[in-house]
Order: sequence, then C-alpha cells, then structure tokens
Amino acid sequence: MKDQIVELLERALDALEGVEDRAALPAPEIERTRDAAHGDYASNIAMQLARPLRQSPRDIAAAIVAALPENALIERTDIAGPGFINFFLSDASTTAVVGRVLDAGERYGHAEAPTGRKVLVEFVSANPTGPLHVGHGRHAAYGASLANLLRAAGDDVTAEYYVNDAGRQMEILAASVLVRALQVDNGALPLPSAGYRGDYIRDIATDWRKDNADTLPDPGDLFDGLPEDGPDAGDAYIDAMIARAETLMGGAFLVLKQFSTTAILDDIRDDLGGMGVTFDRFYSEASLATEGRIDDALNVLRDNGVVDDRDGTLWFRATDFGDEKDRVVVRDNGKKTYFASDIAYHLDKRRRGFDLLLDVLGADHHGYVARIRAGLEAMGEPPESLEVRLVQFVSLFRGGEKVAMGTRSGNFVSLRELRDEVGNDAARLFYIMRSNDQHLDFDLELATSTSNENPVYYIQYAHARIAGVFKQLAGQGLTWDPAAGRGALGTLDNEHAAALMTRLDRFPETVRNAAERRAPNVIVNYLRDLATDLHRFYNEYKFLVDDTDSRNARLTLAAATGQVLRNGLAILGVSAPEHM
RNA sequence: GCGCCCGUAGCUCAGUCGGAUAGAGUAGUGGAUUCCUAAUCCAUUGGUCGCAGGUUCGAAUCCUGCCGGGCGCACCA
Repeated sequence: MKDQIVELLERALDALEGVEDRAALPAPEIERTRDAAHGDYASNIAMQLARPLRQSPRDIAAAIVAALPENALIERTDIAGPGFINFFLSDASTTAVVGRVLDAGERYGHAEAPTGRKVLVEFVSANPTGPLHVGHGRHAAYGASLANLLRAAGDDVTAEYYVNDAGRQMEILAASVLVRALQVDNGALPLPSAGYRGDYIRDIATDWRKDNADTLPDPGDLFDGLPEDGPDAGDAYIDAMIARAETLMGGAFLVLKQFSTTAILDDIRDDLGGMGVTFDRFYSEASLATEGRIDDALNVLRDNGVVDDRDGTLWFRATDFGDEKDRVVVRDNGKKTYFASDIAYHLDKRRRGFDLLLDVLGADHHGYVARIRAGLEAMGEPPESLEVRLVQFVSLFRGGEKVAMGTRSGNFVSLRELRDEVGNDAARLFYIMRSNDQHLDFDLELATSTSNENPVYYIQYAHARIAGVFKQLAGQGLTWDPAAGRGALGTLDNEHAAALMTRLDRFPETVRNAAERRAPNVIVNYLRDLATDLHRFYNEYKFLVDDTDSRNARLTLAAATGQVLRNGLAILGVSAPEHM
C-alpha cells in the first residue's frame, strides 16, 4: 500500500515541470496520519521541495496532485496545513485488510519470509542461589516477549539462560545447606553471616538429609577453631568452613553442592515455566571450564597479542578496544576471573553461529557492556554482534504504599508470591507495559483490579466479548457466512468500523517496529488501542442483527479483530480468554 | 570526577528515523443499560513537553550546556 502510493508520487514528480535534476531532490515518503481527518496517509514532499524549487509548498503540492496518476486505491487527495498532501484510501483498499487477517490467521503480523538471522537472546541468568524475586520477573517477561517478537519479525531465535554455577557462591550455598542440615539435630549451631538464610535453604537441607544423613560431618569437627564470624568478618570464616567441610566430607560435599544447585535450578525453571517463560537451553558456566572453552578464549587473546603478563597476572588490554581500563583475566593465584568466563561464553555463542548476541541485563550491569564488547572485538568478532538491553529496576506498590523489598528486611517478595497474587497474565503484561529502560512501579492492587485502568482486563475483555458474540450466534437462530461477510464489508459505512480496519492494517508494521526497537511495550499500547476501537464499535452497533449483509460483515470484522488480539497477546505471553 | 538511563496533565505513563490543535488511563464533573458481558461507552476540566541556547519551512523528538532523580565505575560472582 505504502509502496504503491510512493510510486504514484514518484511518477507525479517525474511529470513535474521545472525540475532539472530529480536525483538531487529528496525522495518522496509517506507516513500514517494521526488524525482520520487528514486521511490515511500523508506526504510532506511539497514542503521538502519548497526550498530547492523556490516555490511555496502549497503551490508545489497542487502541481503534484494535478500530476498524480489515477488509481483505484485512492479515493481522493487533499492539500492541507502548510502543504501536506493527504491521501484518503478507497473503501475497497480499507476493507481489504479483513481478508488479509483471516487468510493469514495466526501468522498475520508475522514476517512473510525469514530474515535468516540467528539471534541468541540471553535473559534472566539469575544466580542459582535462591528463588527468583520480582526483579527477575521483569527480565523473564521482557526477554520472553522480546524473543517472541523477534521470531514474529522473522529471526531464528534461541532463548538461553546462563547459569552461574561456578565459583564461591555455590560453595557458600552448600555450606549454608549443610549448617541447616546439622541444625536439625542441634538448633544452636550458628549460620555463617555470609551464608544464605532464606527458608528455601532449610527445605533443601531437609530433602538432602533424607538420603545423605550418613555423610554429615560431626559439628565439633566442622566448627571448632574456625576464625571469628561476624558482619565484618569478610570471607575468612566462610572460606575456612568450606575448606573444613571439603576435608571432612570428601566427595560428599560435591554431592551436596550439586544437590543444592539442582534443587534451586529446578525451582527456577518451574517458576519461569509457570509464567510461560521457557528456554531452549540452560548454559552452565562451569562447563566452560571443564570443556576448555575458557582456555580456548584466552589462547585466542594470546594469539592476537592483546594480553600482557604483569607480575604473574594476565591482563587483557581492553583499553585498546575502547574500554576504560584494562581487565584481569587470570589472577596471580592462577584463577581465571569471571570476566574470562564471560568472554569465553560470548565467543562460544559466536562459534555456535549466532549473528546477533542479544543480552538482557540489569541496569546495574551496564559497566560490563564495554568490556565484553572489547573482548569480542579482540577475539576477532564484530563488536556490533553484541547488543545489550538494560532492564531498569522494579518497585512494588500496594495501593499507594511502596512495598519494602530486599532479603535483609525480611520483606522479600518472590516472583512466585507475586504470580500467586496477581496471576500470570497480569504479571506478564505489567512487567512489559513500560519501556525496559524506564523504572517500573508495579502496583499489586492495580494488577488485580477489574477496571478500565487495568489494561490486562481491558484487552482480554475485548477478546471475550467477541467470543461471546459468536457463542450466542446459533442460540439466536442466526448464521454467519464468512465469504459473504467479506463481500459485504462495504456496508460497514461508519467511522468506528473504519477505525477498526485501519488499526488492523497497522498490526504488521507495529510488530516490525516493536521488534526493531526491542520494545514489546509497543505491542501493549497497540492492543489497548485495538481494544478501544472494538469496545467503541461494540457499544455503537450490534453484531447479531437480522439484516444478513450487516450481520455477515460485522461478524467478519469481529473475527478478524479477535484474530489480531490473539496474535498480539500471544507475542506477550498473555492468554486470550473466551469468557471472563 | 567519568559513564549509562530518565525528566511530558495532580498521579502513572504513551508519543522520539522532526511534521499539521502534544495523547491515554486515573483522579474531578455530567451522561448512556427493555438490546450481543457496564470488567463497556460518550462528554467535559487539566500541560511554559526540566531550564537555556542552536540546527530547521517546522523541535517533546536532533545538537550543545546546565539543573534534578536513579544506577554503575573490583585481581566478587
């Protein structure tokens, strides 16, 4: 449609008098109008030509309109304002969208051909040391919707969760579980101040004890002679305890560690799955080391001559690649840093053939971007293959009251609690309603309220209303002939129907735009507008009327609207209920 | 100090590849239901688009500076 109108404009410009060098002039473009009074599409070409042609914009517009070839798509044109050329589509081109929607079905709005681009979307990637909290929920909802959006736009998308299952935190987790397990017999034993203290630790300890009680160390052997513990003890106490546990338990400590990690990961997976968020792969950080990928990456850096040994410490010269300081990759004690794992992981993503590495990270991680990109570039990968989307923080409200969060306050709100309270649909939609780079105020009360200000119900209600109409069709002894309905769309001669059809027509470009901007919230806004258009029509006109042409046409429009509502909600991971 | 994000109606936010009188919900006021779900719709009040310059026929949108808020600047993971 757009292309065809531009084509008409091109031909009109060719025919324009007094134009010496067409190529030097700006090419005509058209855009959607905001106001129906301005037609369906508008071009600003006359204003852009005013200066080079030294004529008034309105005169140029008049000349262009006069030179415009006849076309069945266009009902009429108009010159308005400072020199806009407005195009009013003919009824036939307006109503054609309904057929396109129904023919494409659930594919409507999706790219017609694959882009051939392989995209890896990595998101959540929360440390497996405890249950997900409300902040992770936003990452989950955003990442999952973003993956859906890119798939709709034709990309070949893989969703991945990077599991930080290496390093001291997993040992601290195991030590925490161990102490809880010992506390079953001796409640007075102290939990390390650096340990994890949530109730879930106790649950894991109970489960682990069932089959592993015989591997429990003697508490005296474990605790006696450890350094002083306290809030300011630093790592000395916990590290000593871990070392002690490893000595006393041998391989059983490793079993405990794996048991704990698996228990938490299972819980996370279950939590996410309950919200409709699934991953193609959970990628283990520990596997990077065991499979030699970190050494591979370090070797690439060495081969490329971008690392220096400075007094036994291996430094990556990140400043050569735009980072603000150089980064340690191997410490003087021989241990590789987290950063080394990270670039090895990203190199692996590239080697698995992904064109675009799309990382969804917390806003507090923006410092990483430059160094990882530097790492990729230093390893010979295009720096622009890494794209990072930062997700800002979530504040919880209940009514007007801010809900305190954080493990220390004891007011910890888990994702599971939030889902239990507001339901998955509200959770998914509220999480992505705002742009990801905007702080989010999540109001629990609003999310469950059944009112106009709650977009979840507003949108779902529109779908349920349509479903309700079709349900009652037979009961009223009426029929719907979809083919006849398509033919009769011209009888829908009113502004509400026209607005609805124009909105349906915009869905594909909305999906494209949202995917390009990595902004699922654009889809939310669209669906809210579409729901408004439907509710307006619904209020003004009955669908189940006696007149056959009107009934067929209106029901056909309703069917198309329901389809687009479903398609949009599917991208967002929100259900489209038949009744409410 | 440096870097990233944000500043639009009383409140929560859309709108930013520059476009025609700046939009929605909410809050306030007044209406619509013998009729497919009123979880709906209609009308109306409300804004120096943080401030100051600049570019442009045209700036909430682009550029520069400033002010205000959030976050980050590890040989931690």
